[in-house]
Amino acid sequence: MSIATIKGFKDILPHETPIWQWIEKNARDIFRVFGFKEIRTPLLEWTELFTRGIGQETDIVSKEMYTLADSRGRNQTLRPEATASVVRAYIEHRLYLLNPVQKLFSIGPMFRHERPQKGRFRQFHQINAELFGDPGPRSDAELINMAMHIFYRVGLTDVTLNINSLGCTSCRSEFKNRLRGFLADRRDMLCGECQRRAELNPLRVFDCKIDSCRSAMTGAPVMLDHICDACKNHFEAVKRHLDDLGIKYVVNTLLVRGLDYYSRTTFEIQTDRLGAQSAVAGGGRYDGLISELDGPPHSGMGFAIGFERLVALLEEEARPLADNPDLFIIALGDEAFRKGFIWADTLRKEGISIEMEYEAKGLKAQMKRADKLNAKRVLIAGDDELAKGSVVLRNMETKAQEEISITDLIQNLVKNIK
RNA sequence: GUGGGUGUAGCUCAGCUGGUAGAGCACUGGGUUGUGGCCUCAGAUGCCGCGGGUUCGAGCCCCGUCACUCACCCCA
Repeated sequence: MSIATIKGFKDILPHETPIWQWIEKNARDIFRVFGFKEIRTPLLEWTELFTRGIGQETDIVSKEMYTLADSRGRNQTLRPEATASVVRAYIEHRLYLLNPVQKLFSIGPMFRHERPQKGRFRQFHQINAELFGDPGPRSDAELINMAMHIFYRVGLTDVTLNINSLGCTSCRSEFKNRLRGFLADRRDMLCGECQRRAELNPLRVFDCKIDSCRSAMTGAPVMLDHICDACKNHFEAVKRHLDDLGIKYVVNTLLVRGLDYYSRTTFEIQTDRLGAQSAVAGGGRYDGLISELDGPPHSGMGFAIGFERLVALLEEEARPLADNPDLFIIALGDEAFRKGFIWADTLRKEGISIEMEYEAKGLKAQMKRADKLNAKRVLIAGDDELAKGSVVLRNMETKAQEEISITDLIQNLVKNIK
């Protein structure tokens, strides 16, 4: 084999695209009923958008971005996530002047230079939603609800919604200090990585799976117990609204999430069927992000669904999505072949899907092909029939055959098939 | 970046203690002259990941290398 795909990049093959289209159609349907409009942003952005938006210290920015220099040496980056780009567009085009509340969705590829493994690729796709301009807990609940709608719509019910609150910038920094104090006493119990985290971003220590770190964390202060009253009230209201909507959730105080911009509500939709990857979707509120990127002081909230992960979960359930031709035209003889080729074209213009051989073959071979392609009907046109001015239409399922005159063949077929 | 596993026909894999490659599925063509699925017969298909070494001889042993994959980290 000579040239193959780049590591972590995947072809989505013809037998896979139907489920991708099906998922996308369902997601669009949900977005429509929730009033979310599509936005499509470029795949390439100035690197600074992500370093400022996502945060210099995050894994994404510090080691996973595909960055290249333009001809003048300025850095541009293939987007590792969608939110920063959508926020940029909201600010750049002053969408908030039209209506401060903007509900946007976007579907497309993201790029992160990580080591690939099950459910994780260097180019992967996300279904993304952002809700700008509303700070209240009702929008949190609605956005989470909408994500769950998409899962339910495609038939996935064995996923778990985890929610947490990270507090606002002020109560979070207060909590971080408290946590640093706690960790300082146990420094020697922590792994090297966590010792570094303890200073830079102590919240991450909660994520560590190493036993010694976990036991070091027993008795650690819990974020939720230390957020300010405003944040606490907000979180309680979010939960209440979710309850009203009948959405089941687990409060997971360890749910931290790796992007710096989150504030207050964060959530993750998890599964245990994806190897080491537990998240199929994740998101949260990011009230400081828009102003951080030089926009108005509006709040925001968003989520991303991992397209490949969703596909993988649905494929385990073997969902057949047949895409079979309406009619297979079998031609026997030169004249019949010539006519059949023209009929095929005419019928396709009527929106009927037609399959036909490109080269003359025996009846049996063509029947086999028609069967293999799962054609619903077969039109048998031999020079014999043509001489009589008729052709045979066979229903492959019932095996019923009828003769049709070729004078009004097309209208007959259109009526018969549509 | 670090570890484990695997690389043989389009796919899933077998290949005994080294003797120059096999199965099932898929594919192509037959089994009545113009009727599919089942059955049956026949056929095509491989630089056995790549490079080097040991050997009379390597898919099998040794060294290296690459790729894929899973996991760590983190996330969708």
